[in-house]
Amino acid sequence: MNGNNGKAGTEGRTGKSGANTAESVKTLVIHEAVVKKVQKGIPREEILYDLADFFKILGDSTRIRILYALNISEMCVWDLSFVIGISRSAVSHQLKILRQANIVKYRKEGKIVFYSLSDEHIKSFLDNGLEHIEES
Amino acid sequence: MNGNNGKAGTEGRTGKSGANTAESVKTLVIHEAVVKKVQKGIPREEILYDLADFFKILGDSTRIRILYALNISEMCVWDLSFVIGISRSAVSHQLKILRQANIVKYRKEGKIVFYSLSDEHIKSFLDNGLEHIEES
DNA sequence: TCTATATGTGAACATATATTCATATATAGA
DNA sequence: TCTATATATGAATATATGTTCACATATAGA
Repeated sequence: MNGNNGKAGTEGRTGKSGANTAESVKTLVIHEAVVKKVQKGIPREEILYDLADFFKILGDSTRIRILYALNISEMCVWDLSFVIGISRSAVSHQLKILRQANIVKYRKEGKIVFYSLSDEHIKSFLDNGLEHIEES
Repeated sequence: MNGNNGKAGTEGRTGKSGANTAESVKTLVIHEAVVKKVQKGIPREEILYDLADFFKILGDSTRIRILYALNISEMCVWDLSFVIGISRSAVSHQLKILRQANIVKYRKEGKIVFYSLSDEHIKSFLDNGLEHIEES
């Protein structure tokens, strides 16, 4: 779940370069003003990777189904497996990923482990995503 | 970008089954009340797959960087390539995916194609995600 | 029409990853 | 301690997918 971090080198630019007045900028292939503005305003690399990793975890239908199930009620692995229709082993593997990302938490009651969403922030985020999809 | 939709069969359940009174439910491995509540409240399968697909598209660092760049200003392919530090070809491939998902739109001005986020909804969603990550 | 430039895309390759299978661990009760 | 049950996990496999490379397409201007 960390396949995002392969930095890539820049391609050589064949466009004109050199000193540019505010006027001439508009004629360049690279629009310097825009580029500078974006470079200044875009979130830090680390943040962007964290964002991608977070979304990537949500970008799997098994995990999504687990999360929207847990958004309704805490559940044990067995119940999750039953509701989602996938093996308990597969559920367990995905829960591990969700655990490591601090998206779900769990409590033990004897042999049974109950999973739930880790906080209200995740809940509202899931609700937000659902709204977004339902509106399109 | 549609690798989510492999339905999986349910695993055989070895737990006890059959009629259960409200009392006996609590003693089963499968907690029927919870299962029924979740089955009733969980979003439809189609919605869940759409959600997973949407998040999966956001779950790539190249596409995330493109989107958070476009969240600041519309940009042409060349500029995007320069800002993000990845080949124009790779940018173009990713833009195609974002286009097909209606996450970005574009306008042509001569040879140059300017891309931008498709609507305010996407913008607010990206802002939301950023907040979420920055708070953790 | 011919050239230069900006972008788009198919195929190949390398990597990432979700599931299955077998097995391990943990807990409760006899 | 021994058994049954619930969950966890390592390895293997099949599939998915991001980038590169080569080339195609589109537009402007000579």
